[in-house]
Amino acid sequence: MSNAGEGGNGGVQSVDRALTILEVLARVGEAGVTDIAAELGVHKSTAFRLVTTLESHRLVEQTADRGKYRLGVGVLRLAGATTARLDLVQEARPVCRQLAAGTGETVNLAVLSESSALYLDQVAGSSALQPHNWVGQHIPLHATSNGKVLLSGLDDAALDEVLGGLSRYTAMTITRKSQLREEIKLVREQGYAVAVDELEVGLTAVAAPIHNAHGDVIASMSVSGPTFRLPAERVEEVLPMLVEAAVEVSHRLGWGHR
Amino acid sequence: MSNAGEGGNGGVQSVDRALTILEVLARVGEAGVTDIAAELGVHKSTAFRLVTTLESHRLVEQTADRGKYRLGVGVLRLAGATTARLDLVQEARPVCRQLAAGTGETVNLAVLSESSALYLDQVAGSSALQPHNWVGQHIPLHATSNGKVLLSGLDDAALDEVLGGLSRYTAMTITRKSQLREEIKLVREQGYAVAVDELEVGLTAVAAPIHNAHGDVIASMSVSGPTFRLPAERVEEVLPMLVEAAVEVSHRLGWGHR
DNA sequence: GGAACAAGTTGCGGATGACGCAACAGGGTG
DNA sequence: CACCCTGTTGCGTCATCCGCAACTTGTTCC
Repeated sequence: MSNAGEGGNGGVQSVDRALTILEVLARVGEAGVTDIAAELGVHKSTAFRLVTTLESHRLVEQTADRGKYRLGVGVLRLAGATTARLDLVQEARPVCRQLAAGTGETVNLAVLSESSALYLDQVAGSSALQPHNWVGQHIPLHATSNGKVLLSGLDDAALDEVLGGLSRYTAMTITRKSQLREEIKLVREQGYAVAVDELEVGLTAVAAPIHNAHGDVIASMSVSGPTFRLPAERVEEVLPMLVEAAVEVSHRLGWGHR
Repeated sequence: MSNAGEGGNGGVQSVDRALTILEVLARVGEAGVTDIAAELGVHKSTAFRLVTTLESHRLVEQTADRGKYRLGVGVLRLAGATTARLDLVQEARPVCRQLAAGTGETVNLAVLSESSALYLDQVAGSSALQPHNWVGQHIPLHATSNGKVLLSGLDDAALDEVLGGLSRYTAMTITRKSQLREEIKLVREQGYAVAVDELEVGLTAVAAPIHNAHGDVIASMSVSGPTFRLPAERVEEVLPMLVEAAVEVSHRLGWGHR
């Protein structure tokens, strides 16, 4: 036993610790051996050896000799291989690109991951206003169009499990569970979701579901931009293009082929 | 004995093995426990436990219950955190974007990694012809403009170490070491590199170095496109824009601020 | 239909390999 | 110069991980 106890880790202790180091670095950006050791609750030397092993695979690198550690390029190599293999990203990319060109706005692709939305890919619109790159970021589910679409793919039991406290971000954020359930029901019926100023004032986004061969909602595709460029009438124009694009990707993934 | 021997691994055996699994999966895309065990030269159960630990951190996922394993979304999460922290990508992105808009061709950002060029970022040009996404890929150093620029930042000793056999890709590929040294010398003098049909017939690229605060060449920025769109006279037009962009990024990274 | 096979998964005991300790090596700062 | 803070390394012990072998489950082939 011994290691079987603590919250949700796997089998091999040292590997688990090493991977936790990666997560810590992802969270804090940079950390020294001592900080890491404290975070893991192990001895400095232990942390050092783990970090060294990670370093030999280029997953972390030290900023200077005897310096702190941060995530390394090896992570990017792996990520390149991951997206190359994830048929979702593979199939969706050309469609996203075309949609971005057609609308002039930014297109994002997101999946459900650990009670939040994980952005897998992003294609910038033609506009000069370049938004933050969200790829790899966790985003709240209840305050984004992508999040609402992803939630709409869950059944009620799963919904309960995923929804914790609904944080307020703006005056428009939906914070009552009952209201959110209504909204999700609406999303299911319409086949798309809209979020205006709910995560950030001045940010508007619309999203539509992507289905796999079994019909499950496996991802969400969104078009987003500043609210002044996406007023209600513009949203009306964008929606059909978005929904069509999402359907196209779903088809490529085998949806509707019986 | 045992672990100290084999090529270039770090200290902690089980972690080293686990990370090797990630690399194997990056290479082959999908693999079962048995395949992985064979690749590492360990017992099935060992491989299984390592994979399970990786899975608990979402770095790998199984395609189906009792199915094969592949890289998971956790890798993308880490990658998101990595690029967010790598000030190179951060600083270079807007410049790349502007350069892509100005030239209409694809802009890439590459660094040296383990005897090859690693592409960190890519901004597509306006043209419909969308090239392959190279992000996260390894590219030979001697047959690309980016590679030549990166080589130009090394001293002779490091050059010797990095250069193995010079594979031929096309009739234009430089395969003699002496010729490559001449070329690299030229790149140093000119401050940029050109590669026409050297990696692939019909592919032209030009690249310029990005320096850090110490003046080292830490990355390379390139403009590339089909040779028919980038004949010699067009390359002449593009070059100043490229060099200026590379200098701009270098400045942002502290180069030339004393 | 069931037998043989091959995949992933799990319990167990033994020895190997990872851990904590403590000492070392540099760099700042007072 | 002494102190304190880093990251780094040798060593002995004991916990941990590994290999074995048995189990489970799904597929193939009579």
